Amino acid sequence: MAERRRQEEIVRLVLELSKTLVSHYEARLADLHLTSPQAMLLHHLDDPLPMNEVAGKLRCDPSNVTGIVDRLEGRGLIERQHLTKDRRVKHLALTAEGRRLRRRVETILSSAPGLSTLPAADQAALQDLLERSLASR
Amino acid sequence: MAERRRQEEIVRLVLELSKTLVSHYEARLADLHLTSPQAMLLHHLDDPLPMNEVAGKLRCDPSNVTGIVDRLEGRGLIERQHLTKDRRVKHLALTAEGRRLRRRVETILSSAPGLSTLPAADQAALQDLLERSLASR
DNA sequence: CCTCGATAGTTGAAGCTTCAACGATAATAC
DNA sequence: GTATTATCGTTGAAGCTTCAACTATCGAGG
Repeated sequence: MAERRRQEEIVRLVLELSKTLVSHYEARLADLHLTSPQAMLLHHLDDPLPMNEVAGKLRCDPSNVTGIVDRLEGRGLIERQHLTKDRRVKHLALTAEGRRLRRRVETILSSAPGLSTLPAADQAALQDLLERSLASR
Repeated sequence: MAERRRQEEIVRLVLELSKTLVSHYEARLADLHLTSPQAMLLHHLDDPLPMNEVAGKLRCDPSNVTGIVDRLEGRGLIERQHLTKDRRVKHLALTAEGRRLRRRVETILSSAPGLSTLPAADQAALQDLLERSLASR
């Protein structure tokens, strides 16, 4: 059936587009000496958050957050803090330096690549289709 | 401007959908003790190909192919061969065992996840929009 | 209290990814 | 023909990712 053929092609396109987008961001983030996972972590750190929840926002394994945080903390951009009674949970908070860098990260992350040549109506349609594809999962 | 807001959201959706799709495939590929990059390599190996070109199809650095090939070759699924005069280039070819496994890989890769609930017309629209997003770089 | 089960974060192993540097080979230039 | 340049695949370093196993802490039942 041709439907299956088309679905495979859509999958291929999504994976390729995703790779392209990440490459684009990484090129700009390299100026800040940040990788894209590090940037995404800073992005979600407007307010202090348990590492727990950061893993949720990043949609990755909690053990993964440990390493990313180690490197960012090593550069003095974030801090592990105990903000609650529960001594198991560690909150992540930006340092002054981290807040400064995060502002530049936000600028880069909001610089949508390529897509801008797509007419507004098409962008709306694309967003809708992507949302429904994700929802049906 | 609201356009930028929408573009950011589209980027987020593409990245998330991509993650979801890969997870789906990896769950099924685990039965074959294959990772998704290994499966993609087998997928492209219908006919013998220079490692060079495999890296191209996988859209990754050539140095990356070395490791993936090492593991697949270690399992006797593929072989490095010298098929041309040029002694620098190594071709990758499936073994009998590799051909057998590749057939099962193809089945898994063609099992499009989730998307099937999307009406045919929407799938066509999605494909078109993705192609144009990619074309505009 | 105290034990039992759940939860938060960490560690180590295996694999993927990119980059820079390298050795071997090939193609070009002189 | 030899020197320069380019190409192919590999290696090592750094970072990301997941999983399984672990420690520490918490919460509830006894």
